[in-house]
Amino acid sequence: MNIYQKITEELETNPQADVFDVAMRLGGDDIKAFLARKKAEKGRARPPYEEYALVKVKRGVEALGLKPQYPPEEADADIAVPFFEIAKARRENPAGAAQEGAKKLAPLGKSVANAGGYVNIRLDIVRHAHDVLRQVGECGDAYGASYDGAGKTTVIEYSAPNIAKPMGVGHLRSTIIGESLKRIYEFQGYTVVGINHLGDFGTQFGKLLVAYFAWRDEQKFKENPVAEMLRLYVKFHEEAKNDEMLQDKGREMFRKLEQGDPELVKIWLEFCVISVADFQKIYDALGITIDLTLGESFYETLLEGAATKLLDKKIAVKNEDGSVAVNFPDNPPAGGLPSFLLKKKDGSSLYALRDIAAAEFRVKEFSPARIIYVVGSEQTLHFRQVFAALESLEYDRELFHHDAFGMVSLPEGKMSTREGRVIFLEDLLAEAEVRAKKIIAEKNPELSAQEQDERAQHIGVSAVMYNDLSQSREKNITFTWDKALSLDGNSAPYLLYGYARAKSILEKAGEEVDLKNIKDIIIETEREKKLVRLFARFPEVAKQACADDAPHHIAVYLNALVQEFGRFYNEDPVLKAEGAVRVSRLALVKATAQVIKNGLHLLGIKTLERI
RNA sequence: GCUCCCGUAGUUCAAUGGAUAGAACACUAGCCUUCUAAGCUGGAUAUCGAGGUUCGAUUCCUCGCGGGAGCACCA
Repeated sequence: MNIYQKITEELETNPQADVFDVAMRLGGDDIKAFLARKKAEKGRARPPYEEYALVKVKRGVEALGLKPQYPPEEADADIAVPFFEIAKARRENPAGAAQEGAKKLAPLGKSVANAGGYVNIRLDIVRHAHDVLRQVGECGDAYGASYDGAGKTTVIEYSAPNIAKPMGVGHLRSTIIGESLKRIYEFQGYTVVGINHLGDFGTQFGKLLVAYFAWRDEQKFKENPVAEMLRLYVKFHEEAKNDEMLQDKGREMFRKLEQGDPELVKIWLEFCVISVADFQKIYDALGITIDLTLGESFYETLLEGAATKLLDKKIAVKNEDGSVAVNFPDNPPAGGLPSFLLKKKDGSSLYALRDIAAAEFRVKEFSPARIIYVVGSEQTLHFRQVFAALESLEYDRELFHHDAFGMVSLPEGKMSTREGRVIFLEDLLAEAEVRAKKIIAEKNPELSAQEQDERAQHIGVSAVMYNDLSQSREKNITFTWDKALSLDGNSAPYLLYGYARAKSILEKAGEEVDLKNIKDIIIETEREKKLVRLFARFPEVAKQACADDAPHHIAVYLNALVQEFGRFYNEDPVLKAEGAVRVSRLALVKATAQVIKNGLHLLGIKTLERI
């Protein structure tokens, strides 16, 4: 049962209660239950980051006051150390400095060669393979994870679709980037609170209510409420073009809703119940589990206090017309920011005030080390203003991060629900499934129709998610079907295929390899060596993805890993090999599967045993 | 007008200030009696322009040019 249903139920048994008090109490119960659940969760066994094989070597380099980096493939080495800066300071040539540095670095690797101003450290590949495979075996699903964030909490606000509108592909970005970030932070040991900041409040609901009373079709509303709400939303904005009074009516309607008018509250809650159930279908399809659904309306009871505090501290001022604004000084840090409104002249709230109250609430409730807002880049100014206001309230500015992402537009222009120029997520996922199914029917005709459908659904959804997560956040995306639904090349199916291929080999091997305990490892070929090096880098990639809030680091890494694995299984036969070579190769296959699984998990994508 | 983001092969994307700027798509020539051909191998093409900082710039700074977004009672 979602929170709006619970509120509705409570109001039915107790009509005198204030809806926002009820919401705060029930939401608070959800938070308590969530925190209790978190506390009871057992942490998976994972090594401290410092104990990963490759990290140890890097730390050894750093201990000498040097900066390790990765060498290019041609160098055939594990760690590179540049000596240009040192050479400059000492006024010697880089090659000479490197020559000298190589002596100091020698104990770290089996061989230390230098190339110009670099020293390349090459580890004993067999020992290295032993270490890495053992760690993959010991840690399993936690390989690559760390305890770096232990004891720290990160709040991530994401998804945040708007009630009464179908979810569009714009919200898809927030949803899957947010979900991935949540997993990436958890992987580093953080306690993560994922919040769905539903767009369930504000003037738009006044407008929708006006449209609802004026033009609703009771029959259609019963049959397909989501479609009918959308029609009313569009209708309102069409009518408003010719009727200026309509906007004012909408504002007035919202003012009454915010004051808790029981009749309006009842209808509004119905909208929320319907929409949330609709969103849930998409979350289920995407495999997304947001911890808490706390919409904008949840913070209503806190707005007066927040506004009063801002006024008392002279951060905000009340204008002559009754509206309340925050003005920034000309000098830094907030210097030059345009002022913004907290309240309209009729006294009703605006979203900036709700965001400020929400931030204060989250700080108080979760004591986070960081609050991340996964919201489109068009709201950058809004967040700069909100964060600046919070800083004036003496919150640490470093607490707040807006992880902006680029807009999704269509070839014919910006998406607009009002103009009917929009791709709905439901349609996107349906089309993805159709396209995946077509390929499955070709490749796996032996599967039953049901199995084909299940796989198509999973592959389609994964492809859509991966397409988004594999590029950096900030760039705008022009939506085209072919691009969004790419099923080959650098795509989810490619990675899923690699995983399934690995599992298939393991299954046919007929023997279990224990990664923790392989006596005799043989690493001879180029591909084998590269796989070991790739496994070793995964923990750092995961850490970097967290440091940069950048899921695409994981995607880029996985693509490279699966490419290398593809070369490997084409060139180096596993099952036909014998003795120690066979065991070693099986171990590499097993480790590959594990690392792909762990990486895909961070992207929110589940592996398939077969594809 | 002001502010922010983005400009990399024909296209879509990568590249903690480091070594010959990497992938994928498309195009093209090969590889299935050998572990799943949604695969593998080979082949051409790119840093918007001008300065600056640096041993070294796709990356940092300045100025242009081009594209996108935002700038008070929507969110």
